[in-house]
Amino acid sequence: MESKSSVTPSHGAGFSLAEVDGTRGGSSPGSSELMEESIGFFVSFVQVFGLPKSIGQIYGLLFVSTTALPMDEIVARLGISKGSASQGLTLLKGLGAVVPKSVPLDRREHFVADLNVSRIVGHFFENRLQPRLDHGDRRLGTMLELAKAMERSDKDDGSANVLNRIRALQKWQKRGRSLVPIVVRWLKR
Amino acid sequence: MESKSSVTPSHGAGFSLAEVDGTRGGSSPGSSELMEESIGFFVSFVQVFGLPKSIGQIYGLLFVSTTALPMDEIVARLGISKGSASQGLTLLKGLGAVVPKSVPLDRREHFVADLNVSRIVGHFFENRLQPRLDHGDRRLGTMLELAKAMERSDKDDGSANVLNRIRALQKWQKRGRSLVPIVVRWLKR
DNA sequence: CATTTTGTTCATTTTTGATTGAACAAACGG
DNA sequence: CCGTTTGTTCAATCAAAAATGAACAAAATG
Repeated sequence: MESKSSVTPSHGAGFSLAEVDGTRGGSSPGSSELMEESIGFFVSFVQVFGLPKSIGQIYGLLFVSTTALPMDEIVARLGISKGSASQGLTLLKGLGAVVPKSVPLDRREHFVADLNVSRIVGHFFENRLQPRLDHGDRRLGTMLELAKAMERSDKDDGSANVLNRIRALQKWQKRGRSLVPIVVRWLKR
Repeated sequence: MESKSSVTPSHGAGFSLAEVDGTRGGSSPGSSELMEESIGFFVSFVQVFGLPKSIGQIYGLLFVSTTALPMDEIVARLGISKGSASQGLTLLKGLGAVVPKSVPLDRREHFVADLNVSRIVGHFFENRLQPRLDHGDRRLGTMLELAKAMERSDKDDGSANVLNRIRALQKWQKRGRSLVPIVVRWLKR
């Protein structure tokens, strides 16, 4: 699936654009290979954390780029849509994984990869794991209440056993929760 | 003998526990409210680790069941298909998260939830994270070679900077890898 | 053995979530 | 102001993953 975009920008305005455009890369042959490896690496990486492929592609591209890239360049190189690029960059900006950098004679917003990969991991923990843990806590509370009620009304059917399971589960939950800050700290220096 | 005709939940789309439940004949599984909470809890839980919903449903059901349940009972209570149940149970057995238990006068295989939830987490680490880390290592090696080649051929375009990024990424990778056994150990007792 | 009961497999369908692209808005430059 | 460039939004589309259920196999029953 190739996009038919013409790669060469028609507005040949000065050195900075030329550099950006010529990045594959300084015409060096190994560069696009490197780019592909990088993209592959980060696609695989972000997918571990349940993020869409396009996020990995964008970050992977910026990671090996020697210059800051504007959105339309990213669109052209990756062959993804403007929409994907815009949304992806918004997310990555939000994570701090990608940083805007203004380029003198160019009005477009340019982006650079922030090397601190741990932000992506941090995002996973804060936005995916933590909320579930919180909701899980509440849910376990409810379960405990229900099980207690059952035990009272229904002495002989093993509900006491269920009650104990729930308590054990609460311990696990706690343990998991206490692990989060440890991991986060480990990843930050 | 169970009469299949009335029980068969062939009304397709969506899953509704309330509909299926209300069955309090014979074995007592616990209150349907508790069941729903448990299922919700575990569905949410397994989804963090990229496992399908049905896995969480099955485990959640067994977790609050006071008796071992055969597959057809699971199918009936959850309103899922035989296929899903079979595959789900196979996976859960594989994890050791669910354990078969023979019930005297019954030829069907019955199942009990193993309380050790960490098996599911362990599965995530071993099957999802570890392989990616391994492949990532190789990929980073390739990237480093490519970047070195670039640097040699192309002194002034910032490729040295890219080289350093890759090296930094390798450090991150190592750090992440070293974290895995720590977490696994933490979860096992 | 024939028959029933139990469980698995896998081609199809359904669902979910990502991607697209056209319509829109905002910022710019002249 | 007006056209142009740049970037966002969101309904429609598409693709990947999960669920379904019918066909099949294996084991038990009688």
